[in-house]
Amino acid sequence: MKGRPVTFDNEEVILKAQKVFWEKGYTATSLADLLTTTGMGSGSFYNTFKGGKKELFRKAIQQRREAFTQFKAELNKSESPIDLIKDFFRSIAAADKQTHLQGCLISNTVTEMTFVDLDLENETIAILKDVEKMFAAAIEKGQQDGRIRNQTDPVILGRYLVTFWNGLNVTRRMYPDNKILQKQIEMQLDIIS
Amino acid sequence: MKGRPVTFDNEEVILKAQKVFWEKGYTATSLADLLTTTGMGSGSFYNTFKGGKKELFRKAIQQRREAFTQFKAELNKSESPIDLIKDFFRSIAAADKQTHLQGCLISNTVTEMTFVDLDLENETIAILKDVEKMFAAAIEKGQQDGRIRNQTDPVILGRYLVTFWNGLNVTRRMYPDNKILQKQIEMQLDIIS
DNA sequence: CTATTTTTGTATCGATTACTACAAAATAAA
DNA sequence: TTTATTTTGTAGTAATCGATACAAAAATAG
Repeated sequence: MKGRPVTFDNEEVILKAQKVFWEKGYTATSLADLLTTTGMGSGSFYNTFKGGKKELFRKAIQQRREAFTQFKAELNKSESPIDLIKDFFRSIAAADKQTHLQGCLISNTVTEMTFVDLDLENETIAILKDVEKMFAAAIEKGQQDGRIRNQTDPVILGRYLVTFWNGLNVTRRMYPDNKILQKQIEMQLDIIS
Repeated sequence: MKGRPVTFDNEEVILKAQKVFWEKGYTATSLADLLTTTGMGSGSFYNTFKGGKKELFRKAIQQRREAFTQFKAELNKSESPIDLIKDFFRSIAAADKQTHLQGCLISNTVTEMTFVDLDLENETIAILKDVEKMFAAAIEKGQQDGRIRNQTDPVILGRYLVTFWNGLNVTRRMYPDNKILQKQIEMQLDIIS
């Protein structure tokens, strides 16, 4: 192929952009922010992301979604997916302050984008519903093989876990304190047992 | 007192501004948005709110806080504050779609303002902690007079309710559906019984 | 009435917003 | 080496951002 070779690694750029979006949200992140953190000039930027800021944000969201897809693949291989999910929640109590304050990129975006951008709102809501489905499936399996005594409808318990997830990402900002979070997480996971 | 009389009712202006901020958040709300919805010219605007956009936002937050303070006063008069709190949660399942999508102004602001504005972040976190305290106090009372069997530390259960509250305000956007929300709310309130 | 004080509307400020135009740079193919 | 193709960096675009300057308007006080 002809032409000057690219100097920027696309995935790396998206990852750097993702971090800024994650911290400040879509609107509060300026193009200048993105250019400085990625190291790109606006020439390369718009050559790479023809859809501009919004396209890059979508790519960042999708990249984040892949992390979730990977986790889901692990669950499918697991004997006891609900335990992996519980471990995931428990691992939050081992994160650092920065991570606590960032919360969840997807939850943040749902909250930010209602009444602002319908596309992004729907896109992120769809991801959360996917997460919810995954939770519900793991719970149903746990109920069937006797690992979970609670026989409440797995759909309800799945929604309980997404609600917990979204709420926890605010609680983490109130208390970026691993001891407090640990107690809280244990108490709420006890429901699913 | 001398001078041209004011034509704008201050509390009314703040209420109108509050609605826009509630929908779109702080950053995405432009001064033009505020001027059109309040009907003010920028002259009156900066004459009334010398701190500009941020001062008005703070006033909107404080006005919202007063609604909470009023509720807290009712709780203090009540024989069974925990039942009032449960009623409050249950009443969410009777709200309209617009209300569901708006979520909670305070939770929204915590999420939006981390890494953007430390003042506003701290201010709104303080409010949530106040709400949490109120929950915990009501739970403790309920445990003492036998209305609540669950003897888990009221501090933990109070945090459980704020976490629920914050999570529910995302779930409402995923499912602005009163039947779904009702089931979810009942299930989560059952913990406190 | 006149003088004083405050609010209001308008016109506008510099700064920042997201985004483009375009030529120089850097490669591969002919 | 020449030509074609693509990326890169820089300069600059119009539009919008939040915020001001200021005079006309509208009241009260004397």
